[in-house]
Amino acid sequence: MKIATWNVNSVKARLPNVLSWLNAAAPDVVLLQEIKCETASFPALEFEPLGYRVHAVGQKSYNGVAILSRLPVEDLIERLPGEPEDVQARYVEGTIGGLRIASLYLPNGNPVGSEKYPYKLRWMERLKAHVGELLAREVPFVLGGDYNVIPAPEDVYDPEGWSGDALFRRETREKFREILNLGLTEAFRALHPAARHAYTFWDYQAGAWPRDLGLRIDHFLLSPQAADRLAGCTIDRSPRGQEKASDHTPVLLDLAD
DNA sequence: ATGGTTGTTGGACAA
Repeated sequence: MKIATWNVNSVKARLPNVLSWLNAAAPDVVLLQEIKCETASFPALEFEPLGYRVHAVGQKSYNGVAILSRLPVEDLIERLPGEPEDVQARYVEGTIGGLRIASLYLPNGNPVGSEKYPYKLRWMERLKAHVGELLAREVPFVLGGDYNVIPAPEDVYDPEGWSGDALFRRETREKFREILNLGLTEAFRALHPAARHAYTFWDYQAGAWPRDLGLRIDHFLLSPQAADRLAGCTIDRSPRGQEKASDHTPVLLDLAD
């Protein structure tokens, strides 16, 4: 089973790029983030000819996630549990072929001095609690998305320059590690321990892409049973170099059947 | 130090 995750930075602005990539890469499941549209205005008709059913959770202007799947999706949840008053569209999870699969868009958290950073940490704590429940139920699961977390210095072009940023500061990395240490596998790093410049995001500004000044912030976290099936995890840089590119590029996960 | 870009949306705000 091939699962892709991609922060597309507006599904409508990115439609030609996304459709052409899906035609070539042909993943079974696609996890999208930052669709930047309301649920009802997701261009589902554009994806159905490619064989995908669409399960979007959107809101006006910002955020928004979706799962596209060639197999039926069951038992959808459309919010991360733990903070009912949080209405931001950042999480969708369903069962596909016996696997729980989530598309998540973890809060950016900048600027650190604002209320956005504690919101990010609370969101990570909620994710940790939810992972604990999934593990207790012994359901195999894959959590893919834009984590807005740089896990380690080798995942950023300038670690010192980013040391105070919400994506890289110690509290953020510690919380991410706490989640991993519940027993999850971060697929890309597990398969490619020595990889460098394996970025998934390059800012639009200051020539970050041509200078390869990137970050690795889009990840797949796997439960133990899903990790047993881990057959591949790759970053496809080619979409980032195209016209009208998203600032993120897709990551592809391959699970043995 | 500042500015550099893109998307939504029609002025900021988010990233």
